[in-house]
Amino acid sequence: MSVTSSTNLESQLTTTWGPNNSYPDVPLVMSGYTSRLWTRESQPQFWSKYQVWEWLQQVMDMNQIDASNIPLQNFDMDGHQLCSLSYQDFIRAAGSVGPILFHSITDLKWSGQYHVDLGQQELKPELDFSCPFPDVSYPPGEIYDSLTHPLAPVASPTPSSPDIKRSFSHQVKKHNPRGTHLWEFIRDILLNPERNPGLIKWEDRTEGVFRFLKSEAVAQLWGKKKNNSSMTYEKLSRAMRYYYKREILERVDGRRLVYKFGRNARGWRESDK
DNA sequence: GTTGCCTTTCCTGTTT
DNA sequence: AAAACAGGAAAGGCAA
Repeated sequence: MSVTSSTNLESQLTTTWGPNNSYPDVPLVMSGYTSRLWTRESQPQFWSKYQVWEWLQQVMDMNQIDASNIPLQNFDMDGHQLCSLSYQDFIRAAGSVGPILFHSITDLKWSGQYHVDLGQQELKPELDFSCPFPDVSYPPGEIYDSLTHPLAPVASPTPSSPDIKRSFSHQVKKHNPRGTHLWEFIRDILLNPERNPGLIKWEDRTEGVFRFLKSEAVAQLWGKKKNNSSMTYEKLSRAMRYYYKREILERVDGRRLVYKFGRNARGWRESDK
């Protein structure tokens, strides 16, 4: 496997995305929604702390629970530790959200195993989608690719049920129709400062104000995610401006490259309180 | 095949 | 002067 192209951006990213992203053989190759190829680590038992964190964000997001409702620090652990928690442990760690989390992780453990069998050989994108939690297992260096993916999509309040799991190859991926939305992509870069090589930074964390530091670099990453090599900040920003109307973003007047999350943007708030 | 959502692309004009 | 910002308009891609 090799890096398909070697733009400045890519070399920058592969080197600056953080010391713990040593996936030299996993360049930023991803084609649109088929980027969720990383099933080899689809089993939560093997998740890193970061992946655990990501899973948390998604479950909260999916269930429309404000992340500040639970002490995320209680989940400062890797997948192995997470999987060893009992139902009661989840209750202790997350209160009323505990059961939801427990349920989710139970499903994932289950389907992770299942998936391994499926995926012995080379996994094709189609197969990846069969993973109920496809994006969770991407390599750490690719946070911008998948932070927000579709957690197991559900219409019901409690997303992960054994039923869903069993028929995951069909249902589960349906929800987040087109994968991560732009604002989620932006949010997820912001939420991962350790892996965000100076692309975007918070201006006011509690108010949700942030600023693009490398607008074109972000645009390129977005384009990469969408398999669109001609993405530019100009075009990306047009999409951002459409968010004003939907109140996913609020205008910040007079400050270039500065945006603010609006009432309809979820999952960006600081979790601890 | 149609529809709706979410961009993407292009463009003209304005502001910083 | 260059880079951003503002939006309108239309097209594209995708899933339901």
